[in-house]
Amino acid sequence: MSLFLSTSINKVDKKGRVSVPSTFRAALGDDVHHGIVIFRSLQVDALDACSLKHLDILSQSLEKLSLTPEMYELIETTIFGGSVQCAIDADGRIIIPEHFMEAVGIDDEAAFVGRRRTFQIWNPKKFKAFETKARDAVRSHNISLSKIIADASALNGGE
Amino acid sequence: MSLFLSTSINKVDKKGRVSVPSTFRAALGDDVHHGIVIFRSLQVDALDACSLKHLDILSQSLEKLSLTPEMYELIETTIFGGSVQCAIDADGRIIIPEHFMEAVGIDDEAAFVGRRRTFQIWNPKKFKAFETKARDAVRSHNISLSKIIADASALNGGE
DNA sequence: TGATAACCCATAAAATTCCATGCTATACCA
DNA sequence: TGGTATAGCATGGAATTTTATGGGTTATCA
Repeated sequence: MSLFLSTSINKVDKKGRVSVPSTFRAALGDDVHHGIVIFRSLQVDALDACSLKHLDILSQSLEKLSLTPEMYELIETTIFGGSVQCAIDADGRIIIPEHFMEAVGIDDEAAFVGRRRTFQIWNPKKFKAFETKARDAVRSHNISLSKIIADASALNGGE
Repeated sequence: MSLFLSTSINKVDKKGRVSVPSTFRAALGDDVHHGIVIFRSLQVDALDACSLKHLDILSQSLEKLSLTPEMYELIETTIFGGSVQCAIDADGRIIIPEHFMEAVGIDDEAAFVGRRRTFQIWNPKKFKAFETKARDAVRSHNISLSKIIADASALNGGE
């Protein structure tokens, strides 16, 4: 079971190269050879990324939603039209296209944030601010993790 | 199934290594090979930990809760972005990332506290204080374990 | 031909593996 | 029963490997 977990901050060198965290590369498995797909997040000021295979799964599940043709068109253009496939070199690095870097304000450092099947790439400072806010919001909604876990256990017959 | 029970305090060496109590490793069963997942508790000043499999169950149950997309987004970031997968080495040890140690104030000793399907990792002194306070709170509410057990039995038709 | 991307190599830091030691609880035996 | 071997565990340190990151060199393609 390989998921993208945890957050790590890596440097972007003069040539625009960044190391993809080794744990993420491991999670990709054989898919590393096909590189990763990057597109702008629709929700937050960051980039979304996943394996090529996962993008395929995403598009399939999109088809199952009953979206209006206009909405579908919109998503197609935004996500698939705006996505780029990035090769991962022998040293585990990618080059994020210039316009993406600018769009989300990444310069000399990039934060890789795991989100299970996908991950995000942030400007570390922006992410930190977002994380702090997110943490407070989750806490203030009194969503207790242990409660969720208890529910999870119940769903699985208490096993 | 095997649960995480009881508390034990182990030393953190110079390299940041700590032994996971053998009883906890036993409770993990085959899941030891995937290591454990650690994240900051949303409630207390400690770390939460569970098996990778349990995190998967957790994420499934998250999907089933009727959360707003925004809240879902926040939780995903907080939990999955804020968690790390820690490998358990051949000697039964893990390395807790530096920033986690700092965040909850663990230095040379760590208390492993069983919480059935998950466990927590505390600074031993902080845990002791917390435990004392919790105990007092429970007592002041006049809650007794035997009463809880009696109530539970009644719910199950005296079985 | 000039910029960009792909490839190759070097290095320091960090993580992982391997081995040694002392301690404790348990099993075994006279 | 008392003493001794044994196995498992926590812990320390050394050796080895992996990773991130920098730099140079060669293809590639407008």
